[in-house]
Amino acid sequence: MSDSVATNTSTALGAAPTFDQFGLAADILKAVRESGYTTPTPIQAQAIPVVLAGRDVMGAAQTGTGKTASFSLPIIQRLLPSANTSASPARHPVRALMLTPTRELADQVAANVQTYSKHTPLRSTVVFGGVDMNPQSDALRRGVEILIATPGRLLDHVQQKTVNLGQVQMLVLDEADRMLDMGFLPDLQRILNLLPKERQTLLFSATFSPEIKKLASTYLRNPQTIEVARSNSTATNVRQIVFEVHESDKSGAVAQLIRERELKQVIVFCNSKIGASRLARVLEKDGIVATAIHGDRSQSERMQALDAFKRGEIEALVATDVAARGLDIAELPAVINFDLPFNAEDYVHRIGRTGRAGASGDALSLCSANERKQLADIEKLIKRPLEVEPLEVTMRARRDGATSAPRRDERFGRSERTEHRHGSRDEAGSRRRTAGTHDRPRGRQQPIDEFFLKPYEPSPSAMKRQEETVEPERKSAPKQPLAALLGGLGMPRKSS
DNA sequence: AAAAAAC
Repeated sequence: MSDSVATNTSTALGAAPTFDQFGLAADILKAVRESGYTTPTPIQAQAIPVVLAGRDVMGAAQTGTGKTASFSLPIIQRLLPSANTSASPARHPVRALMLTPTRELADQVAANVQTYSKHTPLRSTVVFGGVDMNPQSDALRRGVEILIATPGRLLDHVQQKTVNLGQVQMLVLDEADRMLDMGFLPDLQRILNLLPKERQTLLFSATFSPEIKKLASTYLRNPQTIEVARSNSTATNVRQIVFEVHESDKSGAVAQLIRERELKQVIVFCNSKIGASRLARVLEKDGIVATAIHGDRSQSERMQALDAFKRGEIEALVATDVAARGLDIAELPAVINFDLPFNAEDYVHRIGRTGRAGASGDALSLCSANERKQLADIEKLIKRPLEVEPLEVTMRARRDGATSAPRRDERFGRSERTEHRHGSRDEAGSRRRTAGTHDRPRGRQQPIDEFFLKPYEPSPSAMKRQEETVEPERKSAPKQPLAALLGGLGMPRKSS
């Protein structure tokens, strides 16, 4: 409770802060107003004064808390006094650098910065991989004060000498934990070594792991810690339900949930790229407009998918964890976990796509017998048990192949449910609009509970079947020189 | 185990 400012505007509910209290320039406030924001979020209320004061920040905030504005607005403010209207590129050196782990996130942060700075003379641009370098190089050569980037492409530009980082006064590391997870540490170190030592550094991370603390102690100076929602907790306005389903029923379950709950727009998370593509195809066949977004799709496909989803042209965006963090899609009513993530933290990030900015949302997760470990990990992380209920999948998902763990659970009794899966293709197709919408299976007890209680153990016949049917995995050549990557890990190079 | 990110 650091409320030295708002004493005379306080109400019964306490201070009702406004953006006016921060002393931001009129041109910035105008842009904020035009964006429709009137009241700062908690992270904004805390971070903006600290950033304006020039201090380093170690911020823990869930996405959807208004984090981007919490650093963008004060950075724009601090750059403003020396903003230059000259056309000369030399008058527009990069003075603020913002790094993000994924291309989509970079693009989104850049859009925010663009919005908030539109009435100022400040220029900004974004660079990330997967797209032509030339337009980026042109923009950099024309000069920008604010640069948003993913690390790899930024280093590429550094090498091409299309950008100079020697005058950066402010650095933002957004989703820093994610960047470390993704092996960006060596790249980050290279970039940090190019920056002036005299600078302001803002580090945002979902968690303060030992690795993050080490990064902070190496590169931040006397940072102010700002924590809004306890990390690893989940928003209370997100209703979380776990549905027990057989692995092979998952596609049908997704389609059924979308239909039954009349979900207009939903992100469905899968653990694998192949699984995401397959599920998107299956949903399409079931008449749900779906598109997959993952790292094996081209950048233009990724951007098109996201744009179409934002425009409301797509009902189901089937995604890998490329979309788990940071993406801000307005008023998403629900997310579905087709697979439970291997990493419990990713669960928190995934469900953070719904229930944003105070709206309520549903996080619906499918859990098969072989995912109990992940479920337990998640409950441990969020420190509470999740509501688990059986889901009878009445929709016949056609030729359900959309699973990363094929047929591992065939042994579980499904005799009384197989009838749903034996209809002919046409029959299933003709009833798919209505199937699952009126028979409510909720009350009926299924023997499905049973397999959650027993440790998973494939039957000998299932094992045999798998050996026979599963193709030996093809090992692809390593995509990057691992030794080079390992060289930089864990040991920050001494720079001073 | 899987995903992401520079060419």
